Amino acid sequence: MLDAAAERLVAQGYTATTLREIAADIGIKAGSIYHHFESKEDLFIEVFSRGIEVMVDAFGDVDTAMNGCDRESDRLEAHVRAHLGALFEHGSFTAAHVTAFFTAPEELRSAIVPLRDDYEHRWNALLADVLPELDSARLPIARLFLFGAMNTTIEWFDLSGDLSLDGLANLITVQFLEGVDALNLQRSTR
Amino acid sequence: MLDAAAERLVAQGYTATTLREIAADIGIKAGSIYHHFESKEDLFIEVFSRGIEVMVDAFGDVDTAMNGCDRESDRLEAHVRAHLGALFEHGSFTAAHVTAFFTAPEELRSAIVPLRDDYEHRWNALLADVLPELDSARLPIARLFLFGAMNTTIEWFDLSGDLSLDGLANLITVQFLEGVDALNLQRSTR
DNA sequence: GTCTATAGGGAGATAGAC
DNA sequence: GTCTATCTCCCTATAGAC
Repeated sequence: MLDAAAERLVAQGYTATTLREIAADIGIKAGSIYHHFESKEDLFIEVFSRGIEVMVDAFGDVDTAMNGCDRESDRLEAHVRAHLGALFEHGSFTAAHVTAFFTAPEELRSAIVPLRDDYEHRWNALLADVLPELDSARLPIARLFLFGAMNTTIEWFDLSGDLSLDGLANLITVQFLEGVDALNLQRSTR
Repeated sequence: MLDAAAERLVAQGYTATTLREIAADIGIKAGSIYHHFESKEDLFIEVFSRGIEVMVDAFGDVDTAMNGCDRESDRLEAHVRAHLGALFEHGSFTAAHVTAFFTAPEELRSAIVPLRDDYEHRWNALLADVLPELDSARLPIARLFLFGAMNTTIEWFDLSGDLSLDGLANLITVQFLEGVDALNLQRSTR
């Protein structure tokens, strides 16, 4: 049911997604949803929360796996790869979060914002490590650029195309760190 | 009326925006809208079209003004500035387009796609000029990165903050061309 | 845990007066 | 060009049977 809700969110946004559709997708009737959730808002709070959870878990896994890594650019790339993995490889929760969060009503959003903030702080800390020379005032801007690059891939990246997720993660990382020249030099600039 | 519709689109997305609200915003009743447009879809087709028009016009103006410019990075930065100007300084049409286009029904979107394609082609041509060394297969990806950086600013950039639109355009351009190092070296790396 | 039935509200759209 | 009144449809949510 949560999966169906997430997929509808990605395709249609919050308001256009109806409980009838979600119910039909999983073969029940709309009224039955209220046995599991108190309201539409309640259901989607759960969906958006899981979207963050998937990202945070992926982030944590990389932190563990990359514990002894001394090359900061590799750590960054692994985290970029994990974020993209959350977007494309772990169901629709994160994709739903990234695409539909701003289409949800304000009350719902404010319930989710603390979780979003937590994830953003992790990235700020990571970037401060990876880029110690970066002015701390510029750090959130750098993060926003990187988030923009990662999250907009959902509008154009095709998992079944020539470019793999690993390749995309490398592309985004080197583009972020070294600029457009890096787009011609995949893997060779590290 | 179109302005009111655009502002509602930015704030709420397509489905959540009602004709009653738009009518109330400009002091008329919902039924009166149908004297000007045949349907809700019709009205928003006009709004989304103007969003593109504003961008295309801004792009054309820069082409004219930068005609004799021999520094390609300056040309690029001027176009980035123009795109940001369309987003933040010329009403809500472009902002509405960028934020709400994907919340609109498929039929409406397909009517607008040709206009979007036209604008994208102009940028592809520009980037091919500015970055002649860039593999042509990578060119659309470079454009998508740049669009991602420009368009996501709408979620965080504040016109009344410390950073000006000129500064933001410079930041985005050098970040795009030279990577994150450029974030510490505004204006000095050109 | 799911069903049917339905309440209550609000949406887009239309007709005809002014 | 705008109004009022209204139609039809579909939404969220509830109540009670199974």
